Formats: sequence, C-alpha cells, structure tokens
Amino acid sequence: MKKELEKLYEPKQVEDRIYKYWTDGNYFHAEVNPNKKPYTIVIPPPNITGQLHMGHALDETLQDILIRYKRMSGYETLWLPGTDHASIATEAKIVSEMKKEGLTKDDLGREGFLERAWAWKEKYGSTIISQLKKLGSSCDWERERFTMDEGCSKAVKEVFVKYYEKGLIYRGERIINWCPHCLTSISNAEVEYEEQAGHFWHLRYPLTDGSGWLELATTRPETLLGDTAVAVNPKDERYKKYVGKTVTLPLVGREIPVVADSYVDMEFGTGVVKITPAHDPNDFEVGLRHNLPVINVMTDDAKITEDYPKYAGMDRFEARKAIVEDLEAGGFLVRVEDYSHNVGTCYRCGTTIEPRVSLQWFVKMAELAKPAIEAVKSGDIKFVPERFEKNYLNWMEDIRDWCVSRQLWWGHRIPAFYCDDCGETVVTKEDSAVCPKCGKPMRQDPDTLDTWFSSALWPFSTLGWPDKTPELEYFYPTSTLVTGWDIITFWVSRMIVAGMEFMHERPFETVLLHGLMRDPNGLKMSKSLGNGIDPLVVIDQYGADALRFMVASGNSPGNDMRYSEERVKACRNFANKLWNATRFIMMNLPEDFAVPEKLPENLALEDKWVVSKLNTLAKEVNENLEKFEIGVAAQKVYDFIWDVYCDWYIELTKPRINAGGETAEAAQAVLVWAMAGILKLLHPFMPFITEEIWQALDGTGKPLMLEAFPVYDEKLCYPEEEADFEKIIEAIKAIRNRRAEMNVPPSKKAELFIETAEKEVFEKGVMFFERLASASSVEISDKCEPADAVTIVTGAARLFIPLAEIIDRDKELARLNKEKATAEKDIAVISGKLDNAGFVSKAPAQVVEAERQKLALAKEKLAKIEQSIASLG
RNA sequence: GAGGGUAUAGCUCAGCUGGUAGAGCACCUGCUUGACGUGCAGGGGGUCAUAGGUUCGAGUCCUAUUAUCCUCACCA
Repeated sequence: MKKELEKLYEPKQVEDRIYKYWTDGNYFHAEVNPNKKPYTIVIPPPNITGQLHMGHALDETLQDILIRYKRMSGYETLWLPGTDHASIATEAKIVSEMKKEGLTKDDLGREGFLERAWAWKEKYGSTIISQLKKLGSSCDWERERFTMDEGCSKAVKEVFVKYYEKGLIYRGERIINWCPHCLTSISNAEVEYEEQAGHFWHLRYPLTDGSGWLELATTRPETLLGDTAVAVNPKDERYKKYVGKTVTLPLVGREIPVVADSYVDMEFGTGVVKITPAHDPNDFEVGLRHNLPVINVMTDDAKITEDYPKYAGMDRFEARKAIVEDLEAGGFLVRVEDYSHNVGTCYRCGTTIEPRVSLQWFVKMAELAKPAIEAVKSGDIKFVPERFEKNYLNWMEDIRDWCVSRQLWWGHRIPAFYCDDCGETVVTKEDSAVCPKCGKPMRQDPDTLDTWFSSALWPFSTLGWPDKTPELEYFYPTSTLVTGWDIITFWVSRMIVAGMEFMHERPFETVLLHGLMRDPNGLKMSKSLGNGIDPLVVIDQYGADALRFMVASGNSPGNDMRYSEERVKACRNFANKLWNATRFIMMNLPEDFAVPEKLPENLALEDKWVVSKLNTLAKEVNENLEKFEIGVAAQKVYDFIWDVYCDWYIELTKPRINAGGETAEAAQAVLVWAMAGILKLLHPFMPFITEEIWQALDGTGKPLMLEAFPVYDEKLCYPEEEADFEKIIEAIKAIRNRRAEMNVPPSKKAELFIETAEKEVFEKGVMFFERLASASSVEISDKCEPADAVTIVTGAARLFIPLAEIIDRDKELARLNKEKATAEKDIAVISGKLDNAGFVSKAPAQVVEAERQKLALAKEKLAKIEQSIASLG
C-alpha cells in the first residue's frame, strides 16, 4: 500500500525520520550467524576531541557503501567501531582546558587527570558518534569500543608482555625526537620536515697541541656545548695526520678527540664534523662506535642546563645567539653563510623537534616485519589501488625500531616495573610488582604507550582477544579496511604486523585506500589555514545523501579529491530528480497498488528495453563494487536513473497511461518494478532518500536496507528487443535534432513518413513519435518519397517530414551533401581497417565482425542519403 | 638523494581487460509537455603534456623528456 510523498524533497527531514526508523528497528546489529558469511570492516577510530571532518566523511561513506551492499547481498556485516586513541592531541586538549581553570597536570595528579579524561570521553565520544550517524553510518555504535577500555587494555598488556618475553621489546638509550612543547617523545613518522632558512656558522676548533686549528661548519652552534669529538673521514688525506690528536672545545675548554668515521662526507663542507652524541642521531651512532661520552646540554623544555652557568636557563635559540656572539668575540667564528635546510617539527604543535638522548621502550621491528612483508608480497593482503603496496613495502623493508613510550598520562601505561634499590626490571600484566631480588615494592614506569600500539590490535582486541570468543572466531580475519593512504605507515602496517604475530593470520583481506579531501583550490584542509569545510554544514544545506554521493562518485581510489560545492549541488539535484520521478509514479498508481513481485506477461517492446537495461546495470554494479570501483558504480546508477529511466522510460509511459487499459497496467507495473530495482541499487550510495521512497512505495514497513541487492537474471535479458527499441530512440533523437536545427518549435506538429524494412519495429513506436517527436500522424511503409519533405537518415530508416513552408531546397541539399561526406569518411575509415590484412588476421573475430557490421550499416546509410539527394535534385 | 602520483573540453574530474573520447558545472539555442526550471530538448567545444617504441590498432602498455604535486631519507 503506497503512501503519499510530500511535494517538496527536504533532505533534512527525510534523513532525521529515516535514521530514527533504522535505530528503532536496530537493523545495524550484527552477531555470529553460522548461516551467513561474515563481512567485517575495520574502521579508523575517530578522535574524541575532534569534530567530524571531510576525512571522516570520505572514510565513513565508502565503508558504509560497502557494508550496505554486502548486507543486501546476504552477508552478516559487522563494523569494528571505536572511538579515540590514547593520544597526544587528547592530552593536549585536556591540558589546555585545565589551564583555563588555572590548573596543571601536577595539581590534579595522575588519578585526577585521568578522571577528567574519562569525563571528556563521555562528552565528546558521543558527540562524534551522533555526527557520524548524520552521515548515514550504519555502524552499530552500541558495540563501540574504546582503545582505553578494559578489554583493549587487557590486550595491550598481553601484547607488551609477549613481546618482552620474546625479546622483541627493549628499553634503551637512543636519540629520539623530543617535542619541547608537548614534553614527550614522538615517533619518526610524527615528525614533519619543513624547509627553513638558516645559517651555516663556520667555526675553528684549535688543536690542543697548538699546532693549528680545524675548521668546521654547523647549523646549530648551541649544541657545541655537548660536543665530545670532532670527526673526519678515514680516507681523507687532508686530515689523516690529525686523527688521534685532540682539540680544545671553544668556550667550554673541554679537550675532545679527533676521530675517523666513514659517516663523514669528504665532499661536503670542510670535511670536518663536530660530534654531539646527545643532540643528533647520526652523531649518537658515531659516539657509540667511538665510545664517546654523551653530554646532554638541554632540559626537557629545551633550555640550557645548569652545567653551563653562563647560558643556563636560556632557551635554545637565545643560547644560539649568545654562543655565536661569544664565539665571534673569541675569534672562533670564521664566517657565516646563509643556508636553507630541513628542520623537523612536531606534527601536532609545529615546534622544532629537539633530538635528544633518553631512555625509552622500543619494539624491534626487523623480525616482526618479515611475515608482514610476506603477507603483502604473496598477495594474501591486497591494496587497492595496487601501487600502494610498493609504498608499504618500501617502508617495511627499511623499517627502524619503533619507539613506543610516550611521556604522557593519557594512554595505556607501560606494564614495566623497576626496583629503585637493585635496578631490577619486571614486565607483568599485574597492576603491581614486588622485586624478585630484594622483595621491595617496585615502581611502575610512568610513561604510556604510543597510540598506534593499541590501535594496531584493533582487528582482534575489539573482538575479545586474548580470550577465544565466538566472535573472534567468526569475524576474524576481517574483510576490508578503508582508510586514507596517509595512514599506511602509522596504522595499516602496524595492524598487519600485530595480526601476523598474534593471530598468525592476516588482519584483513583488502586495504582500500582513498585520497585526501582537499579544499576547492587543491590545498590540504587544515585548521590553521581555516580552509576546512564542515561536513555538517554541507549536510544541513544539501543533505547527507548528496554529500555521500559526491564523495563516492567522480573519484577513483587513491586519488585526492577536491571539495566542490557544485558537485554536491548536482548530487542534491539528482536526489530531487529521483524524488519527483517517484511522485510521478505514485500519482499514476491506483490507491491499492502494491509493488509487484513478478513482471506481467504482456510486456511491450519498451518495457523489455528498460528491464533488460536495468538487468545489465545490476550486473555491472555488482562487478564494479566487487572490484571496489565505487565511483564507476555510482556513475552508472546515476546515468541509468537520469537518462534511461527518467528521460526516456517515464516519458514513454505517459501516452500509455493516458491510453489506459492493459498497456497502462503493464506500464505501471514496470514503472514500479524498475523503481524498486533502482532504489535497491542506489541504496548503498544514498541510503536515506531511497529508504524514504521505498517506505512510501512498498508500504509493508520492511526496511529497504534488508532487501536483496539486485543481481543479473538471464530471464530478464532481451538483447533483440533492446536493439530494436534503440532504433526507435535513434529516430526520435534524429527528428528532434533536425527540428531544433531548423528552429521548429515543439508545438508545431508535422506529419511523419517512415520508410523502413523493419515495419513491425517502427509500428511499435508510433505513439512515441507522436508524443516525443511532435508527429501529428505517422505513416510507415517500405517505400515512400513525399515531395517537399525534410529527409532524415538513420541506420534503420529514412524519415520524411513535410514542412513545405520552411524548406530551403539549397540548404537541404547542402546539408545532405555534408552528411554524405561524413558517411563516406566513416566508410573509408572502416574499410581501411578491413582492407588491412593484419587487422583481419590478428584482431579478435568479434572485433572484425563488429567492424563488418558497422561497414554494412554505414553503406546502407550512404545509399539512403544518395537516394534522397537524387530525389531532391 | 630514493620512490611515487598527476598531466584528457573553459573549470572539476571519469574512462574497467588496448578497438576512432565521457560526465557535472559553465557557455549558446529553443521549450509555461499535466514528476521535476534543483527541469526538458538540441548544440558548440578536446592532435587525450612532448618525443620515440611495442601493436593490425595506443588516452589506455613500454622508454625518455618537460611541468606539477606528494612521500621517505637527509650532510654537520
């Protein structure tokens, strides 16, 4: 039983109503179902402090399209949803909130601080979920896990302990990237390099024995305080004699050795390098090789330490100025050169990174990476598009140990305990530990783990691992991961590593990577530039369906995409088109009409045409979606709905509905039947409007999202009828075209004579020629030659329109001659191909056959044109 | 320095396994056709960056070049 559709399509109202309907029915819930195959999608956990942004819109839309498609195709579909990382951003946000109240972390203490953080999670976690719901996400948010919750914490501890037992995690002194603003270490991947204008300060370090000095250059003179050697290349003849001697460090007076190390590039600069193990990663390595002392000259917030009273407390940049002045005064400064170099900055706050020696936990990646590399190389895990595999492999094959400790409070605390008395270390899943050597209570490591440490476990920790749950058994490995390519190194690679290590199985089959959403000028959307476009505003204005369709169509995987309001508008217009098409159908249906389960027997030619085309569409959309060609699928559905269904089929039914009777009934049935197919095919892309229309049309109250997705059905394939009807369409188009060329208004009707060998086909088109080609009457014969008529030639017929008063004989002749030339050119091209022995012998038989048919058609057409020219002249 | 992306209509982009180029927007012409002007009909507009190569046939595959963007590494 159909329901009324409002006259105006208002996305916002429709979407609110439909989302409520879905959640009331709890259709998103997934459970272990042995009768179905599972389809699982891992979704990137949005950060609770963030607002919904275009990146989410992209992720969420693509995921939801796949999920809805799979659900309709009979799978048990599950999202692995979650919110929030234990992250620097979250901590920073909470700290800044506290600051407004005049509080610091130390005021609250660890406990108090965490309490606050949980309160934040409650508040903002639900905010972002409700925003995602507005987008149409069919995720079962009731299942939502949180990386910091109990289950996930259990998994994290389990992993840490297992790594430790296998010797895959260790604590050691290394140079790490330290952010003096966030006061924490950050991983290499979190450092952003930017080109900065700087200087090269050329310095001279006097040899202790007074025999001269060595000239070297530095971009960071303040690190001079921590120099513990000067290095040259062992092959460098110029400096060989100095190796083993010592120089006296200017300003400090420390005597430091000249060492030989192949790390030094002889060609660069003077070939002499100052070595500061505490403040440069390469220097640190050199220091290890030569047993050099490591002297840290800076505090946590990058101020010079008390050890250098003259500069103590100065910020590193202030100290640089002061030291340069002093060097100059002491005659140690040779010259200053302008130099542009890359400086590492914190990706969160933009502060210049300070490389710094400290005690951190590291995961040994080399061994762990091997199975993860193999999983991709063997094709067990596929990247879409494929080229990102290379990206991934490059990263994995050159992997470095992963610094996992963070000097934050908001995160999984490192489950390591130290004995202050004897220095013993214990790693345990328990909350406290007693020293096995001296029996004293131990102190837990104050640091927390990198956010990606827990995120890497997402595909199984959310399913209950390390316990053996039925869910884990059923839903793991997951099917698809949808994310942006920028996150391959952060997250994708680490999930694969963890999956292979702990589940001994790939965590997912396919990684679908999309591009970044850029602003209309192609720039990265960012808060600091203020060029971000808020998806919620777009949804308010044009609807989530429009935004989703814009995101899904006209884009190929892995390519970045510019936000274009024009395209959102076009998609909104498309939704409106569908809405109005439905309104047309509904106003032409009887009150008690129901969606037919089967098509009627007495289908007209045009019915078979549209049914057959819809059938082909279903086939192609399935194929495309299986191959993750979401944009192509969307475009095909769009074209079918607008061009085939609305512009042609609906127009074709109008005269039949007016005529009434059997033909009207068949038309109504096909209209509704095809609309049902369209709604199902479009549902993954535009879930709200299709559901709303379905509810109005079907009237049974069953949700569209649980209907079966259309598949190809051989019984609905009518290639001949399709081809026949195309002939009628071609004729109608040709007539319209000619009338437009001659500026004949549609209101001016004219007689139409059709000369064709396929009378029975064209007879089925009479009412359409009248309705759609302004024919006042139609006469079909196998031979006719009316005087003073405009001639139109198509592949299957010659059409004559006697429009005596507007015919210009010369013009008409010129036009026909032009058409003749075109036809001759066509024939020349095709016969050129067919005359080519190579083509005929080497091209596939169907291609050659198609060319032959084309040639025959073109010749036929030429003959018709020549006939018309003859009769005019 | 290493690797990768992109180059197609005025603009934003599609083009699946090679078979004489498509969409949206913009532009031009004509339509108060009883679903829709968020619309209908018609139209103009492209040597598919350049030069070679493979092939019967290249926007599509290969090589080089140019332009542009990105990732990684980074020399003090």
